[in-house]
Amino acid sequence: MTSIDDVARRADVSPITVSRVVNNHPSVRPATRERVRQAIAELNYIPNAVARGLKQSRSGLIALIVTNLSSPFFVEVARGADDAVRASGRTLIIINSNDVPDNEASVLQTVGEHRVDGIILVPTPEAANGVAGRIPKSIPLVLLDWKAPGLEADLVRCDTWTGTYTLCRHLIEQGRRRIAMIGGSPDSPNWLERVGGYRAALNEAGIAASDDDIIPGTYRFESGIEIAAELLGRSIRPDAIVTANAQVAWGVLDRLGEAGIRIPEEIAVGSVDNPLPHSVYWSRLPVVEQPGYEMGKAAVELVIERLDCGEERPPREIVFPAKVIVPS
Amino acid sequence: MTSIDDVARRADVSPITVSRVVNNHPSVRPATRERVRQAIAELNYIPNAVARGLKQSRSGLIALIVTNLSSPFFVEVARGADDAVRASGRTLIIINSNDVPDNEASVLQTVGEHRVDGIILVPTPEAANGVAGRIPKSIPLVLLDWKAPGLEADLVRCDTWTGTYTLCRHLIEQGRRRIAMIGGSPDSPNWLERVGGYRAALNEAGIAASDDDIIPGTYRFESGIEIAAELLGRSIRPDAIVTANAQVAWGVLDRLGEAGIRIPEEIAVGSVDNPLPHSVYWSRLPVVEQPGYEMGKAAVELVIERLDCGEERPPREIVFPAKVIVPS
DNA sequence: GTGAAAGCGCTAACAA
DNA sequence: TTGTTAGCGCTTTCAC
Repeated sequence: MTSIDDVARRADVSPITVSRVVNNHPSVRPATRERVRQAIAELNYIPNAVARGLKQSRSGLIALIVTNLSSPFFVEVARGADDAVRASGRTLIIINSNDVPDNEASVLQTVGEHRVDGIILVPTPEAANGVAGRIPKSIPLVLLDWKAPGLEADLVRCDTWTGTYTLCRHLIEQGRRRIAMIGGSPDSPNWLERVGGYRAALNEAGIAASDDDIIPGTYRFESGIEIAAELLGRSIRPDAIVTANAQVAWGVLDRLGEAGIRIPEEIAVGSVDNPLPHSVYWSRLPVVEQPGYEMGKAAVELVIERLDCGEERPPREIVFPAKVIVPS
Repeated sequence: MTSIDDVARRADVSPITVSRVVNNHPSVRPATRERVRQAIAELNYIPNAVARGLKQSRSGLIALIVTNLSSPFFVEVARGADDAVRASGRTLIIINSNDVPDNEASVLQTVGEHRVDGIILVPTPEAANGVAGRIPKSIPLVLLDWKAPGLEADLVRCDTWTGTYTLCRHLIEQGRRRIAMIGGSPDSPNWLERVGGYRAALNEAGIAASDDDIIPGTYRFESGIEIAAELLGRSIRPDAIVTANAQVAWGVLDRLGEAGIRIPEEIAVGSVDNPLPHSVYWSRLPVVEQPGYEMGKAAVELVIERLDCGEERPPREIVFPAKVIVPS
């Protein structure tokens, strides 16, 4: 590998001058600069960011660790984060923990060891243990989506309580009475929040929310399939199903489709997260849409703020409102 | 930041002994090992992978650069690559070029400077210029999806010619006669390949493929919307639309839904790439599915092969067959 | 505007 | 089993 010294020799300058040229330092005489440029081109020199990073304790990399790349919500988050990171002249690297706590732990360890400039983490349910201690305290950490207990860090999340409440009200106004709420990880704050909105809407309408109609799951496609199958097997079927996220909605839609159920005539389906891209027109699904793009962007801004402003500041929490979209 | 020397002092050993403990080198007496472990825990020492990388010229990172995170195909690729990379003890970092050649160039520059251990690249249409030269020749590069002209590297792709051909035959057997083929980037090899399969199926059935019915685009959602609108505005509408990828299918479905077109009764829609997750039951869409997971995995295996076997080997091309799925 | 010296934190090679 | 020396490639500091 050709190094800065090779270039220096070739251009007949000192290594530091090459460094200045590479980093666009102004104080280099144009003629010298040109000579160095020439040498760089001739030798096909590619600066070594590892060495630079070691010296400067900066990598220019910000890591986004998500639990599930198949989630359209996290994809939107990634897009927002990517744009914001790029605007700051850094590079966003996305890593998938695939919702496996062990993966999460090892990924955190890795990005910590690599001294990335910042970390945005969508925590797994078991995140708390092993997060602190795996990354240097000097690296800004921003949590996204929900606050893992015991993790003191900035947080960006969305108020899905209100969203779910509004969605359920809509369904009730449409005449639905037996509404099932399904699919989130039991005891996870997000699931409880969404169930909370659901309960409030039902209570307000004088509908008794039966615990049988609140069925937790794993937030995954398969969970939607299984729970839908269970619901279809009941003697009294629900007339509406609200899913905790998009993947569960996919599973439900799949299972209902297979059973020949007409949506929404026989059973209406609503979802937190928009399971379909950009538009719901043809789907006839009311959805609670989280502003993923903006959330990703906000998370990056929090990271950069800590980077710039010397890290002393109490943790901040940014809560975005959800947007409820109903088919026209 | 606490360093290896701090730990060494604390455990009263030399830095190299700490290094051995950290790297699970066997030749450390258990008692010493324990003492070092203790010191590491007490000081909350996190090894510096930047320094290690500088010394060893290995980062343990493999980069996957995709053009579009919203594409379900690339998400599958990422999942396959991730599993394979993790199995090798390394970490996959995913970076989005967002189909912007400038981004692609700067991302390649960045991962090249950071000396990642391998690069899997989904090239943008304009990839050729600026790829070579931005990354050290010592870093294994594997192209995925299509072969950017002028880039000598291993390649993993899928035969969508046959897939599209079979899909179109299916539509013709269903009685479709005016089939539009839409949405791929003009002149891109993948688009031409898919158009080729389309033409072959029509020719074989004695249907004259009109150039008017072959409408290129941008592979994006908006493209699907625009082209669908154009097709709907014609005095003679097609009775089937085949899209070049999932995002275009989304756009088409959206536009047709908005216009109240019944699918497939009035217009059938088929797609290269499965626009829906895991299942097409409820969608009634025939699709050409590329084995993204396996392709991602294969790409990683090519990278690792080059890493292990000392890089001298002519470029290899792995072509996967597509799977055609028609609604039952 | 340019350079010399030193050191970022780690580990390979060799020595004990 | 453990330690010493040296150096990976770069940039900071200070001097000229």
